Amino acid sequence: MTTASEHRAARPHADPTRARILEAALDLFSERSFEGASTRLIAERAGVPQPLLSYHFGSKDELWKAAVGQVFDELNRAMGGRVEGLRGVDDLTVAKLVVADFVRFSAAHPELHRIITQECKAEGEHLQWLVGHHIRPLYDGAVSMFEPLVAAGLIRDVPAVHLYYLLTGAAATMFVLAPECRLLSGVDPLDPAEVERHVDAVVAMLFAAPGAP
Amino acid sequence: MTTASEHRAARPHADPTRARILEAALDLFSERSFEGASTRLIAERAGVPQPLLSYHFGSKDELWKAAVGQVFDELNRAMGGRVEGLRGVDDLTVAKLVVADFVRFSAAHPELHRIITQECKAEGEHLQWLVGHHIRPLYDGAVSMFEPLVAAGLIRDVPAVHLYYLLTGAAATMFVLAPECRLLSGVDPLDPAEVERHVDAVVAMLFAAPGAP
DNA sequence: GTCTATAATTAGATAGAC
DNA sequence: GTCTATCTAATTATAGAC
Repeated sequence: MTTASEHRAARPHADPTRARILEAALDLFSERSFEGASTRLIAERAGVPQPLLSYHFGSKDELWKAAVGQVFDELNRAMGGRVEGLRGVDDLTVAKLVVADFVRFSAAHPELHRIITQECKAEGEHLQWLVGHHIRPLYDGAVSMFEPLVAAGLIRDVPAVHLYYLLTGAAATMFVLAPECRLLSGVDPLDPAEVERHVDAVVAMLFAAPGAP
Repeated sequence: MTTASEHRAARPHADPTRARILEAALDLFSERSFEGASTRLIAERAGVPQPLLSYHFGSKDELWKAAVGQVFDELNRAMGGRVEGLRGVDDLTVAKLVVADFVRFSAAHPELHRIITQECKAEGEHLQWLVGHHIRPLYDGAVSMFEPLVAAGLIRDVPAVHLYYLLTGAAATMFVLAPECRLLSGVDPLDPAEVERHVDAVVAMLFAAPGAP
């Protein structure tokens, strides 16, 4: 996705109208789910007439894929950049920094996990498409990050699948449910200080040495 | 809710037709979200004509509240029963057993967290109603379970809000996203052996001693 | 590329027979 | 209590002027 020198459709930001529609679509799809976000509402928030969405994206489904693709592209850019800058560093330190960045990304872009939890809890085309196009490589990357650490006895002996869902759940839930969190506790989880507290908590829990009780 | 000797509306299981509708409604609301689950589809799955939902519950919104109330009632029954049977046991052991039971409940009833993540990620009437009627007491209970343990230095010094979302996210995400998990890893998270692996992982991570790296 | 007007479908809710 | 038939409103998508 978005490999720089492709044809126009893959570079949405070239057209400011397309970009405004995509931003509005991502906001509404993530907050209200696919069915809950009407194309009329998306068009209204983007400040364009509703038929313009069909013109630019063909259908509501294609608009959804384009909007979703955008967040995953951002995630890949953020995480890819981090790993690049860490050649030669030991595996455990790399993993801790990657996890910390993932928590920060989840706070900055809760739409990512909001969309995943909407579309991956039931079988269907959206699940197939998300896993095939975006989630699979992320999962494989996470597994190949965790497995050497477990093999070396550096973290607890927990199967990689469980570590993956422990990490994604623990990292993202507080930010996904930010409105609930504010109502329940008065704490705004998106406050930078709270984000860093959550980073510390997730890293400490995930990377406790095997010996701990 | 459902305090035994109330009038009929509070005891849905008395009427088998009502119960079948509620079961179908909970399944579909949790899988497809409020807007995504049409009353026609719910009626079809329950094997009744669509106008019967209006007759029994008045509106789609009231049906949603009745269906959601049912899962929370089950959770309260399950967790309440556990705490009752543990009088005199030390706080840390009680907390570990409660958390373990919560993970098991999340596996048996992923609908609970599916509905919470759908309705609590944006402000609105459903969020207000869920927090006011069902989530608030659970949150308060969790906080008053964690705070003495932190004060006594038995678990890491992490604010209770963060512990709450660490717990709920880590406990439930694998089961909420069970279809994704099967597709990604081939592992069925609802397999009893996998559930127990997840119980062990969550308890170990949450209750690591403060000294651990 | 952008807009107005509208077609075709589907939603939740109601009327009234049984 | 249960069902058939139907109303009104809202949905996505399209036609065609500018």
